[in-house]
Amino acid sequence: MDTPVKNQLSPATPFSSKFEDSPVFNFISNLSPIEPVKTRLNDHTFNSVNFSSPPSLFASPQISSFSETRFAIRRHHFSDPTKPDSSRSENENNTSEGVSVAVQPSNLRTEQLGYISPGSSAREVIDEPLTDNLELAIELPSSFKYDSGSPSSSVLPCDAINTDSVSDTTNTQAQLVQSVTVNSKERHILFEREKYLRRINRVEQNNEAARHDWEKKISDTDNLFNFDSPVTGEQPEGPDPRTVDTGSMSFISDVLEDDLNKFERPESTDPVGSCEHYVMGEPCKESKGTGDMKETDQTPAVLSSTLMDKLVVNDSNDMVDDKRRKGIQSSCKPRPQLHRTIRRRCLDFERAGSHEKKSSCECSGSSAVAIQSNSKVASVQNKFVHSMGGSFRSSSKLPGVGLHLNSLATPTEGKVVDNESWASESQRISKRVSIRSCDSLIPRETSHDKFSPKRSLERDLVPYDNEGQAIEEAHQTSTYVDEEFDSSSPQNKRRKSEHVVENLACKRCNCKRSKCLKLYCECFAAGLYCVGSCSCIDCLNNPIHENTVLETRRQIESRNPLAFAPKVIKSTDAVAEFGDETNKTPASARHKRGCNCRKSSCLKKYCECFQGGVGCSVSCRCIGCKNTFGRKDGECLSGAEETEFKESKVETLGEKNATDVETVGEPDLLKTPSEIGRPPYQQPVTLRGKPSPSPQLFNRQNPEKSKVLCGQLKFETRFEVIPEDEALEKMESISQETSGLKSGSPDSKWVSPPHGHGESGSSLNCWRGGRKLILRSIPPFPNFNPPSHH
DNA sequence: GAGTTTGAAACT
DNA sequence: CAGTTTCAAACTC
Repeated sequence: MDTPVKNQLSPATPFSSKFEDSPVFNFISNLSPIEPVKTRLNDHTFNSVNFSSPPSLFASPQISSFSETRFAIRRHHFSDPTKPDSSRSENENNTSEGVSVAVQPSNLRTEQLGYISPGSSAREVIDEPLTDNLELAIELPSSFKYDSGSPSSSVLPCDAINTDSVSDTTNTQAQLVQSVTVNSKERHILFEREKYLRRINRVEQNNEAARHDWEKKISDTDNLFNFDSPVTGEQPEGPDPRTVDTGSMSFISDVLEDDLNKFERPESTDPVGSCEHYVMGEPCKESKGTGDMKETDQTPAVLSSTLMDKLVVNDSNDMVDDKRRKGIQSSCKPRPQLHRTIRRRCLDFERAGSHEKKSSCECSGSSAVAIQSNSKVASVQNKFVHSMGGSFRSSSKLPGVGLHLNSLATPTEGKVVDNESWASESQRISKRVSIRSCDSLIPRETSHDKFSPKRSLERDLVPYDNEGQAIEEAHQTSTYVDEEFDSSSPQNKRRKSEHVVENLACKRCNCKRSKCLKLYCECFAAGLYCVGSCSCIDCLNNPIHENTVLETRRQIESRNPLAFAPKVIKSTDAVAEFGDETNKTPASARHKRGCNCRKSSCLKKYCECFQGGVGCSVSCRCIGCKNTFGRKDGECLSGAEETEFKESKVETLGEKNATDVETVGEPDLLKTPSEIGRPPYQQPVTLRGKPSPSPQLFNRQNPEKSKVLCGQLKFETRFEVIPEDEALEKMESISQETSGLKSGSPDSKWVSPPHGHGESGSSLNCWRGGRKLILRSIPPFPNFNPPSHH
């Protein structure tokens, strides 16, 4: 799984063969930067690769941060191949962004090739096409054989060719025109040139400054590749790749520096400024020692930025936000190199942002946040990694299992994150990802295992039944944001997913006294690092204080293993195991612990159930519940309240459903607990806002509430929701891990029924049984599929 | 933007 | 476990 292409492609594969068919020559002949984009269609090779790995939701903590970091980097590279998709899609969709489009592909390629590709970036547009072609190198390790084991080397030759002699290119063109057989000669020529470049590069190695700097990076990179990276095979095939790479890198770095010097002078203007939001957290990481990742990431950014400078006119430069510098940034002292790096990143980000969508992202924030995900979350990881490298690039994409990213969502913008939308949609995610996305979530792969944001994320990831659902949900989540778009078109779906990502990325806190190390802090609670956009004070929830964060998380989880678990649990089961009505009770989604509202009537976002877009349940201890997503059973309403509740439902549902609501939905609601027998969960609303396909399985009011939810999902944010079975699994594992803490743990609120009265014997037993039993007592909620509507 | 309200989280 | 305090988001003006 981890070694997708490596094994598939024989190192012995003739270099020539690769390029024979490759569009490289075509590219050279055409010298058109745009052309490569077309060829890019082949880039999907990695898309099919399944990166998912067993999710140890509550696995033991302490995975080495370094390894994760590297892993992240690896992912970054690895995921890159998918970028072409997005870029391509962007091209398809966003013709207006022509220039940026041209540039982006190169970036993507660069990333794919790994870090080396910076050289390509230095080369400007012309190189990109080559890079694209070389992109095949990823798929074709053989190419690296000639590259001396370094992707960069592959890039270099291209540069050399383009740079050194245009005439050669012309000749190549002619040859291509003549016949295919000539290709071998050309390849040979290329190879020779490549060698030549290497020599030059080695000479360049004498440049200590550049060399030293890049060497570190390279060494890190090498380590990364060696470390379990699928890409590994691609690289080291060649002799002493490192040496060569180093030289290449130094050479490239020099070139880049020159270019940057030329173009970055006006840094005070846009590029830099715009970058800042993205860069925010990065410096910190470096200072902190997570430099591996940072530096590695930066490379692509560098390339992209360089290209940006040259080719792209920055259009989104007004994003400078001082707040972003807050916290992490403040502590970081940008070194020249670093600064440059940052700038590059910014540029890269800007590029992504600008051409992806000039989102006027309010997100003042920047970056650095971190969620860490594990293997299972591979796709997410990739995305995150990408974001690290330069923002949430829509480019990042991994096919795959749709996952549900719970904790990432912002309360205000949609709690539910559809990972699948990320995975499948992310491929299509386009430029619309606003800079805002960088605000927050950027998954850092650094490590914290169990307590790490990564884990949180991982935990929160839940597979979706199908992409369509995911998309739909994603759409629902972001509908209010995205209403301008027509949901029908693919492009729009893409945009939807973008919004989802956006939403995910936008957690911000405003903590003043908790130092963002308590669950009060939304960022922390979501397993994220605070970012520059946060308004927190004395924030310790950042990579710099990683240890503190981890320790705190550990403590919190020791008290409450589910503290960082999704707050809303969704049931994916379509059929109830048991025949009793209790089990039939719809519980498509519910708050894991229930709310305790007293004054808000569960009609405001103070109520976590309401905020999460789910109805209240037996778990809730709320008073006067009027949750329009579904009141908890047994909630007695006064006449006025009843009327009010009906009205609210009617309003939500609209006129067409009003009648049904009153006639069908109300009866149970009006019953007292004793009358109803207090079904465990009554949450009638499905996450997807779809009515139950089979009325029998549901409470009478369910369908209506589902409709209500449908209506409200567009406007209300939801908590992360995960399939019930998934949640059950998690909880079971937790329970096992933390056996003995049941009574005393904060979970007790969740575990034990808040209301002792009216519990049925079966449910009571369930409650006594602990989490596992409790969950079982929750009747699985039918899986709402679109067809049900039809 | 400041102040208030609210309920979760944390503490005792 | 219950009561209280702390806290920050949500809300109101």
